[in-house]
Amino acid sequence: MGDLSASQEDYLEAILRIQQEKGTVHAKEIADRLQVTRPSVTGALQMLDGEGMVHYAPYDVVTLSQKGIKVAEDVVRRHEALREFFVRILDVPADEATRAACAMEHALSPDILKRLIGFLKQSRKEGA
Amino acid sequence: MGDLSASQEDYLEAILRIQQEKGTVHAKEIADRLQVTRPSVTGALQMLDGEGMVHYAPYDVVTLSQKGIKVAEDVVRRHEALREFFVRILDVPADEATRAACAMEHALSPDILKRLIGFLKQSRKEGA
DNA sequence: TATTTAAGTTAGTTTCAATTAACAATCGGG
DNA sequence: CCCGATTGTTAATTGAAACTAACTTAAATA
Repeated sequence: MGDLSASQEDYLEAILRIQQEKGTVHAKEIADRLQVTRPSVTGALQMLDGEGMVHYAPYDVVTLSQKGIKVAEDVVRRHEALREFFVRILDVPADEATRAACAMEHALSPDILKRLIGFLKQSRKEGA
Repeated sequence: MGDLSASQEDYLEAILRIQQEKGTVHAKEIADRLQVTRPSVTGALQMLDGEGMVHYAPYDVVTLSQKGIKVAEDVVRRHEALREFFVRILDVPADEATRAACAMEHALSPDILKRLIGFLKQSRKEGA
């Protein structure tokens, strides 16, 4: 019941984004986004269901639990903060910033996230 | 022959730092730093020797190869850049900054590192 | 020097997260 | 409604990286 792995976070984040973009979430779409095979998705969903993060039933559509939504939204927050830092402060091209944020988001601690968000807010005012 | 894993990078970084601090590198010291068991270190050293990253012989002292030094120094550069960002820009306490840098250093791409270093240099002048 | 302690290694196991191959269910067009 | 294509699942394997238990080598000291 400790922290989730980077892989698990990736699944939850993907599910949330698909949910938002398409309304319903199918395993195939998850597999495409994360560039894994369909069996990998099945396995991940079964495990995440066991952890109470998603509602999974064979052949059915996937939904996030309340717990899962919390975690997924937190991952997205980390992702967006990093991405904004890369684009606005470091002047990284958009698509590369997204990739970099994906790579680093799992390692960003709550405290550093908080401070990074503060820094970004400040720098927005300064128009730097 | 692709990129190294986070774990492999950790070993190389630890070896470099021990080298610098103590002169010679013993497996026990690596185990203590990385908080892994001695057998884990033996396994890692054998693998890194196979990759041409370290010079390993049973019961002998460990040294980095030229390749290994390159990689280890690169990891350290990433670590230090992140650490400086956390401490100076985000005002994170020193020890927490070190921990956070350890967690994120493996995911920092060459381009982002380059830009981060540029940003830090700039901000040093500005005395921000 | 003999013996005990510390360090290093080997062998076997575990966990995680992916894979492939093969099978099952669902769905959409004829 | 049926059939083929797509999607989903199961089972078995792989590989990385850790672990424990047991053994070996080396170092230290009495």
